[in-house]
Amino acid sequence: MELSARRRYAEEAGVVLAGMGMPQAYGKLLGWLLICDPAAQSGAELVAALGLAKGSVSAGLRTLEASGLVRRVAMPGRRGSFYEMTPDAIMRAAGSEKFTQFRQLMDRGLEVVGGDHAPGAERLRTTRDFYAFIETEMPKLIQRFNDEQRGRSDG
Amino acid sequence: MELSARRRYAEEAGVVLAGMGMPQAYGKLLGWLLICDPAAQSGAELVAALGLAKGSVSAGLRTLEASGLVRRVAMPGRRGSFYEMTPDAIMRAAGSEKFTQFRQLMDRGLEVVGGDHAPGAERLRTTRDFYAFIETEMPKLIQRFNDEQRGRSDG
DNA sequence: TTCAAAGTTCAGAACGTACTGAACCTTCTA
DNA sequence: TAGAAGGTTCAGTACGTTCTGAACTTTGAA
Repeated sequence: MELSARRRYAEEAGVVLAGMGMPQAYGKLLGWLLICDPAAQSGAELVAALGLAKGSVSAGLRTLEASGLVRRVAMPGRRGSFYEMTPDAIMRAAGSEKFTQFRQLMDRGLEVVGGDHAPGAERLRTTRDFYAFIETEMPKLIQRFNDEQRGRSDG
Repeated sequence: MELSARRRYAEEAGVVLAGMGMPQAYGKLLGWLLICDPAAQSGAELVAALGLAKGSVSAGLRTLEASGLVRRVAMPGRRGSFYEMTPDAIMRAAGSEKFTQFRQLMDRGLEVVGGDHAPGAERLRTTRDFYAFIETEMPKLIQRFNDEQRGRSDG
């Protein structure tokens, strides 16, 4: 079986994303949706393109949709839903959820040791401060990126 | 068996970190090293504190050391190595490796579709540009954090 | 209202990987 | 230089998770 370059790319994306803790099948879906033509694909098309079971595609799309990376779109005159990457998919992926989770873990740790000023709390405090910093700065960074993009296309 | 609050915290960190794709045992080690007293612990102490096998602790410390999150320190008058969190552990954890990996994946995708200006390349291009942006901005952000910290302790 | 296509659910198989524990090597002290 | 503590390696097990595939429900066109 000969795989097209695009299909091979989807496989590659699956491997990379799997290495980051995401199920490989979801990585393949994402990779394919990044590169496929047309941009919006039906479930059946995804099944055919990626050689995955219907169940896997269904579960994968649900998850990706829930996390805001993929959205459903309707195609007039055609049955069922179509799926495409959301325009802001990447920014969600870089989103600050993990930073928040870390910051909360550090806050919990500070409770355990007895507050910000307890002996030995420096490690936790610096870490907490850092993640809190990133947590607030990342959205600004994303804003700045959007502004620069807009400026580029307008000017 | 009654677990101390600190020990329970290490378990909690294990769960959280495992949820992000890191082996639970390594998360426990990190959690413990964030909160333990004294800050530097011997391998045997870690085995005892966390109820892990020697082999797991050895492998975990190697990995954490390799990624710069933990470092070995010598304790005068005591055998073997001791391990503690590096002061800049968190910044390494927030490091741009994943952003770089993503950016490279997008560059590969652009090759597949035929370059930045090929039809349908917008998705890949925007994504690539975004990660490239974060890739360069994150180090600056870390720098700014460090400056603010320094200013706080100096002033 | 009927029928086919689309989509969901779920049990089990298949797979990979973390963790253990025992054997082994290394290093340091006495 | 002997012996003990520290540290590493590795094969096997145990565990969890992904993925499949079949049965089922839902949707929408004619």
